[in-house]
Amino acid sequence: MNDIRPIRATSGTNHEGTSAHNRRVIIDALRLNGALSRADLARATRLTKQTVSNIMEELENGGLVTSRETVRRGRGQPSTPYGLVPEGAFAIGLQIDRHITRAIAVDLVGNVLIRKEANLPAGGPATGTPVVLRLVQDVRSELKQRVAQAEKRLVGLGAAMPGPFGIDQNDVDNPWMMGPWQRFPLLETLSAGTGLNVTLQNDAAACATAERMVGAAHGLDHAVCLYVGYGIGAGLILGGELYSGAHGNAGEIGMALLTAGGRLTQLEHRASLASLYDHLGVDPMAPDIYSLINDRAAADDPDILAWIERAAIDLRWSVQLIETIFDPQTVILCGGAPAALALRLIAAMQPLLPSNADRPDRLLPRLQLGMTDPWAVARGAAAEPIGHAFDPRFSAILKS
Amino acid sequence: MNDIRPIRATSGTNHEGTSAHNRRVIIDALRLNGALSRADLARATRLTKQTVSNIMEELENGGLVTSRETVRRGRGQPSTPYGLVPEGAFAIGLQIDRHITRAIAVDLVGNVLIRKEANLPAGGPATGTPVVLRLVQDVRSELKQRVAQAEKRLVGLGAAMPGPFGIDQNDVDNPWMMGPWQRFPLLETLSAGTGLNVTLQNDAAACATAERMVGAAHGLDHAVCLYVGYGIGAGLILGGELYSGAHGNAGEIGMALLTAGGRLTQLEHRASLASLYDHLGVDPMAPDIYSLINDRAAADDPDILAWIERAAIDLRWSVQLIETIFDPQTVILCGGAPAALALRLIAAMQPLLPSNADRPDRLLPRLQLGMTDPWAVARGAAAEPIGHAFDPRFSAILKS
DNA sequence: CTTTTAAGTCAATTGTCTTGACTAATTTGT
DNA sequence: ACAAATTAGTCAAGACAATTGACTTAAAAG
Repeated sequence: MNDIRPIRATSGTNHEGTSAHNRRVIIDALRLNGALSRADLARATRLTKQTVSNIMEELENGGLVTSRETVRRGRGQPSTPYGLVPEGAFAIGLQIDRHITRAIAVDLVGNVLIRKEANLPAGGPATGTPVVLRLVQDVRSELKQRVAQAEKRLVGLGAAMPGPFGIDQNDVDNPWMMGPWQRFPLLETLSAGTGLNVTLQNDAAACATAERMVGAAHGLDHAVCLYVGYGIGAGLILGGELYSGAHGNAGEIGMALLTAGGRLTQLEHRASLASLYDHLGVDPMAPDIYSLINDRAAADDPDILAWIERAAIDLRWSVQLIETIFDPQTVILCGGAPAALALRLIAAMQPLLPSNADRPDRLLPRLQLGMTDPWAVARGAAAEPIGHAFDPRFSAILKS
Repeated sequence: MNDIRPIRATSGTNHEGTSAHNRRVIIDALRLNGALSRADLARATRLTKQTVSNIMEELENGGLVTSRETVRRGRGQPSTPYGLVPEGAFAIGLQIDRHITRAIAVDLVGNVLIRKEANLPAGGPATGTPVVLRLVQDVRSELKQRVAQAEKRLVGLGAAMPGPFGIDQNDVDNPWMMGPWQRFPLLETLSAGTGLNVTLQNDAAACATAERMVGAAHGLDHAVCLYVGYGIGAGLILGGELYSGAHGNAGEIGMALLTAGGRLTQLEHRASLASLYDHLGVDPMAPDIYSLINDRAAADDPDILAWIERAAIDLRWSVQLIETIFDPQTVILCGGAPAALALRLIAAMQPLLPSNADRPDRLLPRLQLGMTDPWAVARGAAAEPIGHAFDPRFSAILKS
């Protein structure tokens, strides 16, 4: 008898894989470039005019694209651009944070149609899941009511929450963590409770997805989003795809150790909204905390400025680290930090530390401001199922 | 007139892309699993028996695989395994380091057939390239002489040298850098000088490629190789592929900053062979430096132990950082450090710092010893062209 | 008003994988 | 000993999706 070792191999592909890939490539090109003619698409994708024509006809019949007005571009027959139909697909995005949960509905091009939020009661998933499920259901009903076709074209539910996942933390009392939620089989629960395709990622990754779809990372293949929220994390866009690591915990930079005051500390303890709340002595549960911080930052409150000064030191270090390790095209500061605060943080971080990112051929700034929107995470979470349905990526080519 | 903006799009694919992908998938499966029967391959790749049979026939005619002895595995017709023919492809690997250059010839399964090295004269590329080209030519001639078919089946030349690339460094006197070489158009020069397909990567990346092909990262999709050589770097295997960043400088962890003795220093200045040579006051140019260090380490020389104690602190931090940021399946310590030294380093690094890698479901050790072979970088460099020719990856599917 | 250029279609062809029926070789069970 | 079951592998026809080359349409340039 021989050993029955498992055989490791990549999946092969076939006509369907080819076809699916080409369809995604076209949709992706339209999303990235706006409306394009068939001839443009043929050139850009290196497919033949005929192939593109066939695919476009199918997509048009399927209601995913429509023709726009013809444009004359010099000699030759005028071209007919085709653009994505926003109502071609919908997705629901869900953010679960420490004290609050938010759900939104978006369409194929990333428009936010519905936003709803609810406070999360203490007690973790046991008391929280009903709230979350009800919120999702509310968004879904309203979407159905608003757009007749929406339910049929709902491609999934994207959920985001702070990581890390799957780690045994004995942190019951650690306010920096969301242990009970992280240990809870959220994906399965949401999937069973809604019947939708559910994806789960951490909040920094979701934010990066949002930046890539409609923000500062649009069209970039190598970008890192430094997410400053209640915690701090990095959303990684590497080689054109979101990178999550072996267990979904890549980018948890908040747990990186730096020396401060002579001892090793987690970055998260120095540069995060949690540390700011702590510094200010305000209650993170306060309902209007976002605008409160924004106003105080806008008024250059000295307590806030002091925190910014200190946090900027560590964030400057983080940016240098990210540039050194990932070699991205740009670093984007984004997340749940209010705009006034984020702007001041970026200003205080200048000048950045020298790094490999100081290239003579730079096109983009080393550090940019991204979305500073409490809804950014939910938007990114919603983008995931749509991206998954339409992004051309390696895994999409393989045989099902 | 309309604007002529460039259109961004992924390339589409066609029948040839499909076919090329399936061929690569099969070769990759054989490389990963050893000899497999057609039926095994069909199951593993999810292709049909017929498709696999057709491809195998072609590969056999092309001299890339041969049948082995039939094996009986219980009921049914015995299966005929097919294995890769080592002589199916060859590649040359080239390492350019501070004081030395090494070239090797490898075959399809990674056997090293020829090794040659030469001292690099001072003076950078101007005096160095002739030496390098002659070395490559020597290896190539000997390979041709040794294996008749080799020249026809030579898939390329993989070169590796310390990074970073494309950075303007005013470091003429900085012994940690190889500025002149890094600014030199090495790829073009080698390509013109040999007529081969040339790839260039940094030494840590090459080492990671070697580990993936024939070492501790074999079969892993998420692994980081901590390369301790004259400098220190990280070779990143992310999502099954080597990750190089936007400009080929990803993983240059040696430039990460840490606080030591109250001020920020580059990791490279504390944990690298350069720092060891400095600590010991030995000349890095000494021809037998490798065995010298190995012997002193093996004899537990107190000076070396002192350096190990100090370097282990920073390396422990690096491993925690890598685990936090990349979430890999394992971290591999590899590179030009002699075995006796590497083993003691790993021992001194225990216990590792707590991190997200402390998972209840771990299968692999957090930190492993990889290749400690002065030839590892050249091996990895040589693996690149072969991998490029036969690895199934996204880019390989797209239309040429 | 003819020529050139470009967009886009039509119909036939090609390349590659799939399907279903088949042969071959072995073990298991009676 | 022999039939049934099981697995490896082949054959030939078919299906699918992209390609090819000739064609139509529509505009600008000379």
